[in-house]
Amino acid sequence: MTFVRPRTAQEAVLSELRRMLVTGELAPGEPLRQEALAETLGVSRVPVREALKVLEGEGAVVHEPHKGYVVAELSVDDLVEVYRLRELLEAEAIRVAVPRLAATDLQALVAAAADVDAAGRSGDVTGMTEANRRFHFLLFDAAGMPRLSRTLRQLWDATDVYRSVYFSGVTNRQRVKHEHHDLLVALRAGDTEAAVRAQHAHRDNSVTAVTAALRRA
Amino acid sequence: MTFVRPRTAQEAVLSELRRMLVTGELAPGEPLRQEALAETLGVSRVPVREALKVLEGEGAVVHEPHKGYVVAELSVDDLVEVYRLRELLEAEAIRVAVPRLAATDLQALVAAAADVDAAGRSGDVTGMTEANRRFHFLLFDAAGMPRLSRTLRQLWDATDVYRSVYFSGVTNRQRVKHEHHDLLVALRAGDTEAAVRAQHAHRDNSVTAVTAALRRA
DNA sequence: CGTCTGGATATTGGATACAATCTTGCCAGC
DNA sequence: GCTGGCAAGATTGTATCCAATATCCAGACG
Repeated sequence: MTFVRPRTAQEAVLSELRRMLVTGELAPGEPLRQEALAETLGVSRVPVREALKVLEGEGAVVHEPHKGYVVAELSVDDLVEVYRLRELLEAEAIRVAVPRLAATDLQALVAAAADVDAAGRSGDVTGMTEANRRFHFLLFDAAGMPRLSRTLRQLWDATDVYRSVYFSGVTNRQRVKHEHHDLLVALRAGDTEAAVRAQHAHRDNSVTAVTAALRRA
Repeated sequence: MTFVRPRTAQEAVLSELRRMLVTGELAPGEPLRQEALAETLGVSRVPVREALKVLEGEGAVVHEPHKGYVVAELSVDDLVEVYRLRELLEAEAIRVAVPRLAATDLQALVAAAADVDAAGRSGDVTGMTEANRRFHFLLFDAAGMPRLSRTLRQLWDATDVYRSVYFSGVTNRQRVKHEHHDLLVALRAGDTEAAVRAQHAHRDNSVTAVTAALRRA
């Protein structure tokens, strides 16, 4: 049982706010009233504020003194920028990670990819984004570069809101499955550059789909 | 006069804490007692805690629930990693920025480089690190990629503590002057790749010196 | 003699109360 | 009718107070 209740209220608030952001329960541009959030979550304003400070640091919300916090709005330019930075940093992570991949890492990757599929088949969008993230960061973390992982997490966080949109489409789900498979094949073969290319293609399809969704909105 | 008093106490606390971290007044590994900081700065613990949350997000301090905040300790591995990420991201920033540089940008860059020299001659280490940072980010910001600038700032923040060490050496100060000059020449000529190379050499010398200092400590 | 348990103390986490700032809408003056 | 300012309400920012948790040390027990 790895079922640890958060040791502090701020941690609980933080993960709940993250969930609400990812699911769109809190929509971009929406002002965040501290008192209301506190009451909803059954805590006082203090832990809410500290959680919001963390989210501000991640760029998920923006803060104006004496005016309050607002859910960040991502422009198309922002999105393109985030994906360009991901391109640079993920290539580095994969190049370092692939030669270091152990058999257990590969097993974990295969399992995570299977989880993505399973969640996809049952239409569980949240579970799918979670498993997808786990899959990719298993690979990135294998590079053994904590600062890089951390930076990549920030970039992923910034676009998490739109990732769920992506996964809700059936054709996208099919494509993701194949792309993960391609990546796994490259990893198993120890072919670093093929892995980099696979990740690039995967990300490219994602940015195209999400950009389209964003323009419609 | 761009001398704006912070609109909130947390902002004041944050910048003061940053200063204390950069100057080494708060040394790596040192525990940060909230009550003591609050009293020193003449505020209550609440704004101190929110400022610490921001610094935690930047990796400047680490936090353990119910144990408190501690000034982050940077290992040699960390340092190497930070510089590798800077290499990737700064190259991107420069490649995008150089073709977009306006005459006014160049003027500002020249002025900032002069500020670095001036501070160096008067032995003002703090002023030198400040001007140096201004110089480099004038260039990076010119890329018009806010997310990239933001990420680079985080990476610079992480090693700020050690940058002062670097600037306190006379030979390093001389070298920095020449390297800034080289970079400016490349920028004026609009030679993007030369600028990337100059920045690379500049950063390389810095990491070597700081790593040496870190190993001694 | 070492280890574990229980309680005293210090420090952090959270709740409540108060102050400062912003927003909204109304009214006077032009 | 429009503009500017003023007052009331709402919301955030800060201080203070209380609760929860960790640390440390003394003493009991094996």
